[in-house]
Parts: sequence; C-alpha cells; structure tokens
Amino acid sequence: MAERRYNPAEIEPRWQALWEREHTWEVSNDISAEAEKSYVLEMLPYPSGEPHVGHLKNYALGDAIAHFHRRTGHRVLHPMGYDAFGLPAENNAIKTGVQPRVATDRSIAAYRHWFHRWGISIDWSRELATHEPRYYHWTQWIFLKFLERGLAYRKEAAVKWCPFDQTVLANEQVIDGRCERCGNLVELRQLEQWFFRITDYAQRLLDDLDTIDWPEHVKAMQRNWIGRSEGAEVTFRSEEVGIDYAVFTTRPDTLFGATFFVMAPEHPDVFKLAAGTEREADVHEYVNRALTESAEVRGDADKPKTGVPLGRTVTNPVNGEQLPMYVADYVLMEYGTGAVMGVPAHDQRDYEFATAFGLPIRPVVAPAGGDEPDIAEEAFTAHTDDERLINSGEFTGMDAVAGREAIVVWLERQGVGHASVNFRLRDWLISRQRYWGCPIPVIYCPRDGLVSVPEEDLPVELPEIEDYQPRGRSPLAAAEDWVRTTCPRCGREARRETDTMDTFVDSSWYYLRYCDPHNDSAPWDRRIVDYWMPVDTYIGGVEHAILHLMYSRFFVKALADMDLLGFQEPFKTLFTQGMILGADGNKMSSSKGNVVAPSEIVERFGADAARCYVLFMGPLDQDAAWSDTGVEGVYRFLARLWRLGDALAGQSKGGAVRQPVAPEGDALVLVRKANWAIDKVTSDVRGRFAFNTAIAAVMELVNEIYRHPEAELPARRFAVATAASLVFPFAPHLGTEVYEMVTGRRVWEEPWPDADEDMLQADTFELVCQVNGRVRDRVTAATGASREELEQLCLATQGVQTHVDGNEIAKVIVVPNKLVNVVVK
RNA sequence: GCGGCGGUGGUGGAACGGUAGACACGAUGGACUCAAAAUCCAUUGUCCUUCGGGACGUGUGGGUUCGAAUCCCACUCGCCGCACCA
Repeated sequence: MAERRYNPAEIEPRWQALWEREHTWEVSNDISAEAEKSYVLEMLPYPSGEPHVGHLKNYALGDAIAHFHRRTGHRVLHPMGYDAFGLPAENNAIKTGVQPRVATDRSIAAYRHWFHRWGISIDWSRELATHEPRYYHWTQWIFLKFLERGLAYRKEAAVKWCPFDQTVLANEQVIDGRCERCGNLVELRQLEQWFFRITDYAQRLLDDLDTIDWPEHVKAMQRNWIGRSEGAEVTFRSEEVGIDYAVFTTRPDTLFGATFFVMAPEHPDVFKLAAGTEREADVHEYVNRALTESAEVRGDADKPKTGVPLGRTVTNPVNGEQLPMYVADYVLMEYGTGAVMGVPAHDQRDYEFATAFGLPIRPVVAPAGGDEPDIAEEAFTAHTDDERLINSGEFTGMDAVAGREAIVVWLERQGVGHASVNFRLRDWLISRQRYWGCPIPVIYCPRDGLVSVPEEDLPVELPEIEDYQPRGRSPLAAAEDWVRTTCPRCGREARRETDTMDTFVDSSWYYLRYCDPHNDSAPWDRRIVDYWMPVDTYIGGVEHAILHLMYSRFFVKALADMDLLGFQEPFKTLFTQGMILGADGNKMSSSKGNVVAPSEIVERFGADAARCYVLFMGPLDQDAAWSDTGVEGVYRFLARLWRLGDALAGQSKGGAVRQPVAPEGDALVLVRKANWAIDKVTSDVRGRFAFNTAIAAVMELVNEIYRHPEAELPARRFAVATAASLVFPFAPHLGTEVYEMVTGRRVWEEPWPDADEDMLQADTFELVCQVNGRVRDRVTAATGASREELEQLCLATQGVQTHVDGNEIAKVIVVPNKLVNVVVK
C-alpha cells in the first residue's frame, strides 16, 4: 500500500470545484443585512499573457483578509475584473496581427483560470472587464456628466507626445521625460486635446489625505504631486507696450531684490514684446530652438542657463525700478503665470542666470545680527526664521516673515498684487490617438459644433478595424463608416470624435461598478454603492501611488458633487505591497532569466504552498527576493500539518472540536500553545497585515504538537483543528482539508476562534533576573507574585549573588510577571 | 535640492522601552534505509572557556533611562518618489 502523503494536486481542485458549485463566495446586495460589511479589493489586473508572481502575492494577500473578515462576522465583497483596454494589446496587434480584442479575451481567460486554480475566494457573479460595451457604456456616461459640469473640456496646449506610441500622454505618464509605457523620449507638441479639470479639486485632494488610512509615503507622494505653494501674485507693468504681467512668487519678501524679469519661451506675448526691437531675430531663433528641444534636455536642472533679452523692461511695483525682460527656457509656461521675477540673491536659478548675463545681484534678506550676507552662499541655502529684510525701502529691518506679510498687504492696497496659492498639479489630459480604448462620446457638427452623444445612443461602440498602425491620429479616423454620422441636434451630416480615452479613465470607477454590476439603466444604484463603499481594504502596487489613486479620488469627489455618491474618498485603507524580486535580487525580467512562473510553482508545490510562501517571505509592504528553498520550507510545514490531520482522521470520530476542560501535562502545553497562536494570529492579521509572523505562529503551534505526541487525544484534536483553522486564510485548501479530516466540518463556516484568556497565561513564568540591566539569572516564579516576593526570589539567585558581590544595592526595579533589575553602585 | 523610508547572524527576517536573533532557509552532526528520497532528532551570532560560565554584539558617535535595536541629537550609508515648480 502506497504511503499516504500530502497531495495538493488532489486536495485543491476538489475544494475549488465545491466552492464553485455552491457559489460559496458570492454575496448579495442585501443592504438591510445586519452584519457589518467589508469591501476587500485588490487592484484589477491588466490582462497580458498569464498572471505573474506579483499577482499571486496581491491576490493571496487580499484573499487572506477577505477570509479573515468573513470569519469574523462580516459580509465580504471580494470581486474581480480586468483593465482590458490599453496600449500593449494594441502594439501586440500591430506586431502579430492578432486583434486586441482576441488577445485580450484570451488573456482574461488565462487570468480567470489561474484565479480559480489559486483558490481565490472571488464573487464571480460580479466579474467585469472594462472593454465590454456594457461597462464602457457607463464610462462614456460619466464622461458626458463631466462634460455637462465643465469638468471635461478641450484646450490647445503644449502637451507631451510620445513619438513611438504616436499619442499624447498625461503628465503623470511621463517619467524622467520619457514615456511610461515604451521609455522613449517625449516631445512637446502644441495640440488641442481633451482634459479633465482635476485642478479644481487640488485643495480637496490635498486636505482629504488626512481623512484616510494610507501609508505615509503614498500620501507624501500625492502631496508632492499636488505641490501646493503659498505666496503672492505680483503685477509688473511694461510701460512700453502697456501690458501688465503677473508673476507668482513664494518669496514676496524678496521683491526689492528683483533685478530682471523672465518669460517662458511658450509665453504668448514673447514675440509681441520683441517685435520692433533690435532683439526680434534673436528672440525668434531662441524660442524656436527651445520649443523643439526634448523635454529631457530642456528639463535638465544642471544645464547652463540660457536666454535672450526681449529689449523691453517692466516696472518693479515696490520701487519703480525698470527691470530688463528676458526669455529663457528655465521658466516653465505650465507653472504659475509663465513669467517670473528674477531675484538672484535669493534663488539659485536666478543667481545662475544673473551670473551668466552679468546682471546685478542685490541681497534683501540677511541673517539677524549678521552683516552683509555672502551672496553666492545666500542664493543656495534654505532660509530660516531668524532673518530680517535689508535694502527694502520702508520694510527694511522687519523680520522676514513679518516683512513678507507686510509687503503682500501693501501690494493689495496698491492694487498691484495679492496673496495667492499655486499648485503643481495639471489638468488630466485624457485623449489618446489610439484604437484600443473607450471612444469619446462626442460628435462634431459643422453647424452645431461640439455635440454630446445623447444618453440613449450610448454606448458608442468601438468599431472593428483592420489597421491599428498609429499615424499621428487615431486609427479610428480611418473607419470612415463609423466616423460619419448625423448630428443629434440638427440631423445633418457630422463626424465622430476619433480619439479614445486614457485607460486610467476606465479604472477610475470600476470599484463602483462591482457594487451593482448588472445595472443596465444606470452606472449604479446609489443606495447599493453607498452601502458597500468606500473600499475598506485596497491592495496593490505602489507604482499606482499617483496615477490611479489620484484619478480615482478625483472621480469620487466629482461624482459626489453631482449627488451620485454619498462619500468623498474611495479607499479607506490602502496597503501597498512590495515587489517580488528574482532569486538574484533583481527585478524579474525575461532578459535576466530570473522570472518565476507561478504556474510552475503551483504545479510543483500546490497553490497553498505558493500563496503561503509569498505571504511568509517577509513584511508584505517590502520587496523580497524569491527563494526556491523557501517555498519548499513552507511546503514542508503544510505537509507536517496535513500529516497531523491525517493521523487524527483515523482515530477521531469527527464532530465539533472543543477545548478540553482542565487539561494537564502535555495536553495543557498544547492547549496553551493553541490559544497563544489564536491570539497571535488574530492580532497580526487584524490591522497590521503581519502575515509573515502570523504564519510563523502557526508553524510554532505545529512544531509544538510534534513535540508532544503523547498528549491526550482531545488536546491534540483541539490543537490540530486550531492550526487548520488559523492557517485557512493563507492556505485555504489545506486548512479546509485538515479541519474536515479532524472535525468533519467546513472551516469557512466556522467563526474565527477566540483565545481563552485563562489559557494565555501560565501559573508560573520565568523571572528574568538582571543586575544593572544585564541578565544574570533566571528563575521560575508564580504568576501574579508580589513585587516583594519577586525581589526576594531574584536576590536569592546564584547569578545575582555573584554579580552583586557584596556591593551596595541602590535600588531594585520590579516589572511584575517579567523581570527584576537590581541596581548596584 | 525637496519629500518619504530604511541599516539586526551565512541568508530572508522576529522583537508593547524589559531575556536581541521568533519562524524559515542554509550549514554541520546523528537516527531510519542495502542505498537514496522522504521523514525525524540535535547543534548553529562572534570570540574566550577549567564546559560552571564569561566578554562582545542591532551602520557610527553622543544623550535620556534602573534598562535602548526601539526614544532624542548629530553623522554616515542605502533605497524610493518628485525636481529649472519661481
């Protein structure tokens, strides 16, 4: 007879089939249910090929939380979907000729297969994909709502253009001047595009970060990206052309130190200003060169400062000085007003510019008590509170902070400026000149102009086309039959918008649709969404810290303003998981040959071992390198637990397992350890996502059971059933199997165990005896013994005697049930 | 430059201001076996040791404390995000 052994290949599919047959993980929209709700969500995957280990970690993590919440009495919503539109599928289509829809659907099938095979407890009745017309119908509907409210608009602007992908990109999708997708250098192009007015929400997006439980570094990144700065807007007048130019400055206290004035090359007035001056030709040449430079080259802070004079001057409002005007590419059109005052004594960039052009440098702020500051030094250092104004007219002598305020008040009174706040955040550019995305539901009529597609005509379906090759305009533009339509307003011939939406639009609201996925008359029923939302636990990679997470927050706020939602933030708690690196410590990539395929791991060790291992590797928010021997170790642990269950299956009569009454000896040790493990796993899982130590606690329990093979049967049954119950969120199949072998019951239907307080503490404990803070001995003491008793016990030990060695005892610190520290002079 | 995070054995990592190194990997020795696999047991921070134990140990230097990996200050190294943002 073959030896019985742990065989995940047999156990896992058996339970998966049962869960599927019984729809175990489905949850209804019964919003009057008494039990508390919990919405556990992992970021939806972009389906490409097959899932990788990062997905395994993501979903194993979320699944553990979903299981834990279910067993602690919550109604858990744990859905799944696919972020199905996007460039990779389209680029693949160009290369291989396989239609994006076909390749995407194929990949979705693979993801679906593996999520089942991993045993993730998903409510499959709510599955969705963003490329399905019944989903993007409502993406388009939301777009039209935004358009109605002025939150969607068209504007011509200098936008980032990727020459490889042949499309514009959002600021957030440009990393170090390169396209996030393909890594090519991005160019600037002056184009008319669709934007979402996210900047209207800058302040609220910033403020509400304080209301959500997110990792500090993610909040910091968002704050950074929003980039709020306080300062003043100040008007400089050009008398020659009779135009006022406002600048934004965070340092109104340095206004008297302005010695020149600079405009961005994109500033619309640059040519007008230079016209007729002897500098006109130089200006044209400089501006043209600046505009054709790549974003990377131009954005390099280390590049020497360049620029040309405009041949004009502006008046400094505080002292009437005439400041020469320049155009220089270190000034950005997209921030502030596209023009700055140059204060070389107190700004590094202005200092470099002034030095290069021989402009005067006049310090106006100096350390209190000090004399003339070192000019070069001053421009480069951060400023402190302890400074006063110098060379500043009537403000001279004031401290810098008070002076700043006084100058702003003066500016306001004179009508030449006011306090002002600036944000770094730009509006979200959402149009893309690509095929595989959600069509923008807008029609251009020669008579009526821009007309929305009427709601009843939604969705505007993406047509099938043959040629995906981008040519600087959307491939949809070539689908003449589709483009040509009639104006919904006047009925004349009109043309459809051919750009598609950024796929981040699709994923900015999917978590709302899960709540009410089959609604065909509205994107959702507000009562249902208000019941499930916000997402209680959201899990995903930190790479979405800005893009997806900022856009989703914006969506919720905008939709709440339209009374479509009753909350302000989509994700209450966020957990950002670390990456799984290759065994060599590098990011996994096929070129490095260090990619771990989850399919292979699952085949060799089973889904439970794979899931359990990725949760055991270390703190889940940290990166961790893959180790084959590490998975084997976890597999061994699961097999040990299985053998314990298998041994009991032969002996026990089944039935519910209870903690034995008044256990003694080995039995007591096991009962205590089991309760310790319950307490440990519960506190590690609840709130702090410390699954690595939770799993370690179950390992300890299992090790303890092996050390006490002679313990009485009820105690062993209790300990093994407890181990199975506790391991279930991390290794659901094995937990289920062992629990069933020991008790005949379904563990997922059992409430999460409660630790018995009485069993958490023993009658005796090991008293640590210290002399001057160093451990010198240990002795067994009764739990709850008095301070005096403990002190006596400690002083009597050999180790303490030796080290006190007749010296004077200054004092004795007693920590009850823990230690005694004898302080010796 | 600005913002955030971190530095603990051979490795991944544990550790409410209270026994540093849980758990796991690896290594060494042993049991079982004809042998191997699987499994089980023991040892495993460094150095010294008369084998009782002792000294030293959490990036570096200082401080607070009876007691510091943990709190404070300075430094240093590393990682991540943003960056000519006025």
